[in-house]
This record gives sequence, structure tokens and C-alpha cells, in this order.
Amino acid sequence: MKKRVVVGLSGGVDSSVAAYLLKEEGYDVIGLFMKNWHDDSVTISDECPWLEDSNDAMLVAQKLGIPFQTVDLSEQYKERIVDYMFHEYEMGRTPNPDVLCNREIKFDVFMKIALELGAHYVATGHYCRKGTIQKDGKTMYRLLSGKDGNKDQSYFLCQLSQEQLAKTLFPVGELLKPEVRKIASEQGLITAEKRDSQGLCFIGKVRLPEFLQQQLAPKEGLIIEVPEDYSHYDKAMPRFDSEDEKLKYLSEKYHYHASDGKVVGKHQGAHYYTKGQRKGLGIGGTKEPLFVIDTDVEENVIYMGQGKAHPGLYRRGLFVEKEEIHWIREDLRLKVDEQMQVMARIRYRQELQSAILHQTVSGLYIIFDQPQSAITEGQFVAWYQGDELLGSGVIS
RNA sequence: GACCUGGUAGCUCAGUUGGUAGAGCAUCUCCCUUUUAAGGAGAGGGUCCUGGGUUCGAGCCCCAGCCAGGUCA
Repeated sequence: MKKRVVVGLSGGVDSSVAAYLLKEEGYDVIGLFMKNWHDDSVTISDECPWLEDSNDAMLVAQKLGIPFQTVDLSEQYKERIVDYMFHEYEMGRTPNPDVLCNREIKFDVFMKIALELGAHYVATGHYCRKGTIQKDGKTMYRLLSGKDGNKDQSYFLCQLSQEQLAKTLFPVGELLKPEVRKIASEQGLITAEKRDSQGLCFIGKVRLPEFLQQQLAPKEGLIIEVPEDYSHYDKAMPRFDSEDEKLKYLSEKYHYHASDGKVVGKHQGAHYYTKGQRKGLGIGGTKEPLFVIDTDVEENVIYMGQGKAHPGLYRRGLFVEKEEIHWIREDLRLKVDEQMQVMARIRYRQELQSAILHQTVSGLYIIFDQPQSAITEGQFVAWYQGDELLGSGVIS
């Protein structure tokens, strides 16, 4: 009896090839396209993207001779992703909807539908790999980075669980992008030359402030430039009575006040902006570019610092609340006071950075060897050892 | 009131001994990228405060005025 796999066909080349490879391996493959969003008014691209994508997905399924269906998950998307997104921005944080999309939609709602269709596995076109390891007689699943270092998408799957991983296949993870395109081309798949998708996975490219204005009303506020020699930056590292105090100190955020700098302009809402941001503030006249170093949605003030090297941009550490700590490798979960040497990233495609995890009663501190630029609340930090993504959490 | 300094792209400024203007930042576009950022490349943009004058020719010299900042009574 052939094992059944439901492939999430997105209408792109990666999932197309994933479906092809599974079929070649002898699986009973079903193609399923999910529609997540149908409000085209906020997208930048001219045509209606999902219609074209679903059509391409269908043509690929036809070409491969596999059954094809479309499911409309836009309800669940709105509840679990879009609402969360607005809420996070409203609080002045910067969410990562695509990480949530995988945890909540593709590998939850979608996966359940697949299982109802009798599937043993769900497969996607993600560039990452799954491994297994036997431990105490149990099989543990490992999430490994894609072989194509340039396309590695393990970060987007950093919130998956063992249960989700158990039922998942990543057929293109061992391939490089050019190889995927070559296979698609050889098989005459219509998506072979199609551009890689970009932007939010469910909407595509949007102008963020415009998109957010649907629910977050503009309100004018001040932009303040904080000088490089702001008094709190060059404080000498104090002595600490305990390890906890030191961790706290290293991950502490700066708390600015309007009097800490000079007014350089106005903005239309602090919740439209994120730390590290350079474009879109419209303030010129400086020698070096201005970067957002903090946003205060309570006071509706944006703080900026001049130059890539501004001290306000950098911090040695960050904190993840206890209930936000997620271990894919549950067996490696740290106990209070334990530490672990890892490589970590605080956003997609950031080069991995050497860091040490410190588990405390209240949560997990991550202290980097090198100060990191624009550590941003709401984004996910993911930690690795070698190829393997061990766990992740929301930066608080 | 007198004197001084300055008024050049959206902003901050540079412009050599007079030969019809430049840099950074901002903006826009493209590239990169299934988050938000960042990063890379390119483009657009100027009645050189106004009015006279000198000169073959003035942003640069002269005169008057206007505006801004400062100094002195």
C-alpha cells in the first residue's frame, strides 16, 4: 500500500518540484492549494496573484497526473495571523506572520485537512531537511537547514513541534535552487521559470504603513534624534551580585524620553515603524542615515540614531519569556541555571551568530558574543547547533 | 539704529584666481529577500533670495533691497 502525501502546492516552482519528487519516489500524491486572502485592494502587484497561483498549481497537478483541490483558509488566516499581526503592531512590536503561518496554518489547519484526506504526511517546498535520532527508545525528529545555504528556510519553521515534524516531508531540502529549477524545466512544469515569491506569504508585497492603516489609524507624533553620546550609552559595566543580574543588564533595553535628543521631524504613527528601519521616515539633512533605535507607541514617539554604528542600535543580549520558549528538540530543553553554546539568528537570513543560552526561572536569556543590531520585540530568535535548529522564541 | 556673517537641489552644506553648478542625507525605481528591517545598484530634482550694474561671460565682483542669525551702542 502506497503512503499518501498531501503536498501544499503554492503555485511556485519549489512545491511543484516537491510534488514531482514524491511521485517519483512512489508516494500516492495529492496536490492541495490553499487560499488565504482575497482582499486584493492592499497588494501592490497589478494582477490578482492568488488566482494565477492556483491556476499554476492546478496545471502542475494535471501535468503530474495527481488529484488536485483548493481549500479556502482565509477565515483561519484572518483569525490566527492577520489579527495577531495588527495586534502586535498596535503594541509597537514587529511580528513575523510567516513563522506563525507555518505553525498555525500550513502545519496545523492545513495538516488536519490533509490527515482527513487519509494522508500519512504533509509536504511543502521549504528549503530545509528533516532528520531523525533515536533517544531512549523514542524517535526524535530534527529540523535541519536546507542544503542550499542561500535559500535555507528553516527559520520560518522554527515554531514547529515534534508532532508536526513527524508528519512532514521536505522533498527539496537536499537540492539547490538551480537544481530545482532544472528539474521543473526538464519535467515541463509551468512554474519552472516563475519568479520566487516575496513579501508576506499570504498577501504578497504590500506597503506596510498603507496596509496597517486599515486598522491602525494614523496619528502624528514626534521624531527625536538621540545623539551618540547619550549619557546611558557609555556607562561602565557595573559589578553584579548574581549571574541573573548580569544577564538582565546585558539584555536591558534603553528607555528614552523626549528630552534625550532633539526633534528632527514628524511621523504619522509610531506603530508603523520598526527598530533598525532606515527608509520611510523622510528625514534628510544628516551626514549619515538615520535609523530607528526605538519606538514608543504610548507616547507616540520615534527615536532615531545617526549612522549604522550608533550605540543605540546595539545590544549584547535578549530575553524570551518562559512561556514563549519553544524547543523542537524537547529532549534538549534546558533546566533552570543551565547554559548552552549555540549559533543563533534574530531574523530571517541573518548570518548565524555565536551565543550562549542561559535558562533562568523567569525565562531564557540569550547573550551574543558580539553586540547585535536592532534586536526587535516580536521577532523570533532561533538557535542552532550545526545544521540543526533546536528551538526558538519570541523576543520580548 | 550701526556693523558683521549668511541666503546654492526636499534637508544640511561644498563651490578653487569670474567661464552657465556638486556631495551627503531624503525621495523614487530596480536588485536581493516567502516577516519587519538591513544591504547593493541606478535615477529624478536647482528662478544659485530679488532687482540693477561691471564683464565677451557672474553662484562667485559692485550697488540697492528683502530675509535669517549674530555683534555693538
